[in-house]
Amino acid sequence: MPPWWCFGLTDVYEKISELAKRRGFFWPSYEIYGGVAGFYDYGPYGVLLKNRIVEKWRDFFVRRHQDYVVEIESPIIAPGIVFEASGHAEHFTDPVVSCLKCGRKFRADHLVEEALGISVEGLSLEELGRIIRDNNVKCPLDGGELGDVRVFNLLFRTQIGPYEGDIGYIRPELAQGMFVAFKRVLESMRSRLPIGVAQVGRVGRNEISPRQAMVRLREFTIMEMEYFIDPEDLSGNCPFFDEMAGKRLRVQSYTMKVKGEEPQWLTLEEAVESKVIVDKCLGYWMAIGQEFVESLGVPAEQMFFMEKGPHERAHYSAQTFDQVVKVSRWGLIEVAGHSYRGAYDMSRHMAYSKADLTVFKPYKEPVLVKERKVIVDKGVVGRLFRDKAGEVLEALQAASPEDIESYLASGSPTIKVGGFEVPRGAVKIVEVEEKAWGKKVLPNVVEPSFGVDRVVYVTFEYAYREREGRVILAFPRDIAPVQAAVFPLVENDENLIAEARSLYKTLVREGFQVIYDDTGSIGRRYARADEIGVPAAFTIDYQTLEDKTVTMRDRDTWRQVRLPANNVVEALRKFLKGEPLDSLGTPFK
RNA sequence: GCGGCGGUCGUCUAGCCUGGACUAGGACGCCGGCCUGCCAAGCCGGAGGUCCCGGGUUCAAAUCCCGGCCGCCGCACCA
Repeated sequence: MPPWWCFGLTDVYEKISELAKRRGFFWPSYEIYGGVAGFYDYGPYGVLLKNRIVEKWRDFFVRRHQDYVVEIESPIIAPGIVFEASGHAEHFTDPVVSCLKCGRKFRADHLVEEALGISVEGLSLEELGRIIRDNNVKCPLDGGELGDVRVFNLLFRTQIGPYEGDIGYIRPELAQGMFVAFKRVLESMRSRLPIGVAQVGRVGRNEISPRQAMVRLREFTIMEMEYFIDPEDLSGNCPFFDEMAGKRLRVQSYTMKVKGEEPQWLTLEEAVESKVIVDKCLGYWMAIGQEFVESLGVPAEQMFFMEKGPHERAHYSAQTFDQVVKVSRWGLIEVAGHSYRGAYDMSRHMAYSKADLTVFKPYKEPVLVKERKVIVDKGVVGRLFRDKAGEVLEALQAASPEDIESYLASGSPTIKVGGFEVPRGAVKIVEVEEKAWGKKVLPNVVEPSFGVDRVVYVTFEYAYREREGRVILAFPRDIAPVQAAVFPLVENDENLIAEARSLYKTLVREGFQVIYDDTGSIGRRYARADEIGVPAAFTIDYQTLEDKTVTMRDRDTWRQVRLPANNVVEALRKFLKGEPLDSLGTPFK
């Protein structure tokens, strides 16, 4: 007979959502008001799990690379200009029309351009709508009537302060926070490249129709790093590359995808050498990304890196890989995006903010640079042009030394520049020799970006086990939301209870997350603990009262050892780091 | 946003087609008590339900009709 919780549940996904709700991991938000699609709550154990996963990500991406990678935190709301600079405002306001017959949505501008062969750049929604009506543009698939042209915007919009003109947006990604703060971070970290700037935080995307539970949300958490590198020193940018060079990755390039080929196993080194991955750093962080997800209990064979094609990539990206994991319900889901963003964002923010976001790169030896300079006799220009003198000087500075030199060479009495005629005697060209100590470069950016909620979901699904009609969440020990359970063998013996409470308190004081439970039979309590994935259970029995030893049970094997109560703290610490149960005590039963 | 299917204690469900005896039943879980010397044992007692929401039809609606919300699947969308 199947266990009770199997009745009516058709697949793993349903069992998982039922378990997640029942035991307090996660569930849809605002349930008592009927729910709102695209929002999820984390419950007590869900928060613990999520926090441990985030902490592990920090360990892999930040702590282990602390001489190069730092973490910051920036606001969720940004003024409009930030997303104008980033290109998001533009890309998020596509004009869209729906077919009234089949309901399919189309980019209104693309449709008109295709159907009528005219450019519609810069036209308003009303104008686009009129063109569609006047020219009788129909649905390209079934010829159906088209509705009104509407703006389609995935940015959550709000206003900052009381004035309607001050538009703010909820960030749809974390990256802009790092770009905008780059100058400060760089300065506080001694102005050297490479530097990684990481962040964990909430973002919002106003999805059209979110579905797939926690896999597609309107508000979610991202763990992301922008790794800023010197565009001219590609080999020196990844000082830790060699440590991972032999790491085997499963990669499917876009050409392979188009041909329908399976992803192939490559070492990191091979992938970079063969240019399947265009950049060393991009590849390095992909390898770290794979190790990270493996450490959450997802086998390497169940994931791969899928390159996105030119038209599938975001507007900022030169190469992007989706790190995808196989799940029961939806096939492959993207847990991370690994993008080579080049200097796109940095140059945009430089243009919009007028701030200098370049990094000064010192040479090993100063270099002698010969340069031709335009020298202007400002006294002559000033007397001649009076109040226009400023404009004239500006125009002369803007002109290239070569242009001016050609005027001088032509023998012309004046130099025409910016609508002015400057006498040749006021200008001369000199060649100067200067020592250059370095140069300014605009950093390129490599970005590994993880969706926390998807990672949590994947971790949860891969931890799900059934054994003898019972459910076990076999989380890797170091991310288990609750680390240990303490039980008295029976629930009606005060001596056992006192001993158990005392051990429980010791573990809590030592910083562990522990549950104490003295209701029901011991078997029922083990089962309850297994169901929330507690890796170790300590039981106080009658022998404890005689010799101060306790039993320690392993969630995954259900085997037990006996060890002195004094050693429990140390044993638990070792166990959570991965030491086998047998090394921690003597076999029991 | 379009189409299909669905929504009943914490969870999984029975009931819906064929409206009335449904004061919405069960199982598991939960709480209290008894029992229990290691894997969801047993006994006794208890709490727990806006039958997704709103409107309509009817003497009478969990049940029929309409609209909405939410979920799943397919299409579209996912910079």
